[in-house]
Amino acid sequence: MGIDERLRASGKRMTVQRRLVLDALQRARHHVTAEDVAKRIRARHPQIDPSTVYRNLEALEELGYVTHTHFDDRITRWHRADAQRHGHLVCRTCGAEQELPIGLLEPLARRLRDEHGFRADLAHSAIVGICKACSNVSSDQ
Amino acid sequence: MGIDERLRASGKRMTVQRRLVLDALQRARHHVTAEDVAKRIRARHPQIDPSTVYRNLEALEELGYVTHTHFDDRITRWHRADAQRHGHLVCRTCGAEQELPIGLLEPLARRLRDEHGFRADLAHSAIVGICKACSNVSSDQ
DNA sequence: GAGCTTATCGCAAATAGTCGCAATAGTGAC
DNA sequence: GTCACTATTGCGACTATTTGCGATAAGCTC
Repeated sequence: MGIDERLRASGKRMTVQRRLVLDALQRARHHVTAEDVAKRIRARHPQIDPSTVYRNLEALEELGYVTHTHFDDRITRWHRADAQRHGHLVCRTCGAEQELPIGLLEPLARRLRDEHGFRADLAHSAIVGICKACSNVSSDQ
Repeated sequence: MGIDERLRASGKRMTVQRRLVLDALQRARHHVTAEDVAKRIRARHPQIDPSTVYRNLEALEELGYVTHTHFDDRITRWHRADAQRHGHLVCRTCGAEQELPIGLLEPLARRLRDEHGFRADLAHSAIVGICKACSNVSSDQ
């Protein structure tokens, strides 16, 4: 079942705008901000409003086609959901980002499930802290 | 050493505005938004600009007097730093928030430090997922 | 293909927060 | 107490995102 049918099956519709958002995400290698997507689309189709892009990202997320993750300081980044699920580390000093195998986060997820009945999505927010490089700099002096 | 001296020692100054922000946080039991703080202060001192409140929260954080944490709604919440450090769970379905002993997060923090040299601040972002109650509801039907 | 329902759109306004700037006011030195 | 230095303030403009609303157009039925 293609995306068109899946959209319709859930009462949604396939619009030009929706397809453009999807295409932009297909083309983007990594995580992109909603603004990036909007800018890219509006370069060719200036009549498409940014709010439409935001709403479509959300709609496609509901269908499981894309996901978003929160990086430090309220920037949301989007990517296709079929990409390997993974966590993120982000350094609060230099801003460097690093991906993290989801398996590393599993033990905590399991404990939250067992002890609190909470099904955690540990890939949803980046883990912030100080990266190795910045740590070394500050302990040098 | 009191906060006044500590401020001055780091080249900062104690202003009326700064003290009001600090007082508001002392009085607030739990996490409050910057907007809450601003509103509370502006009720009595309308001449104090919200941007001043934001800047003071940041300044006080630099000194280690307050911290902020990100919940799932892109609203930043603040609290005194001397309060027991703790993690947060937030349910993406019902929005319920739950505090978490920091010890539960320690094993992951240690692993990130040992394997990646990354000093993670796991209390900085809430962990989002589905809480026990909402989990039960959706598996009942 | 025409008609109907209602999801989706573009627009304008609101929200949460940030930034540059000129004016003001803490703070240390005398 | 006065002076100089510069951190901090209030203001206004701006960014990123969300929301309400009336207009438009998917996609079903006939």
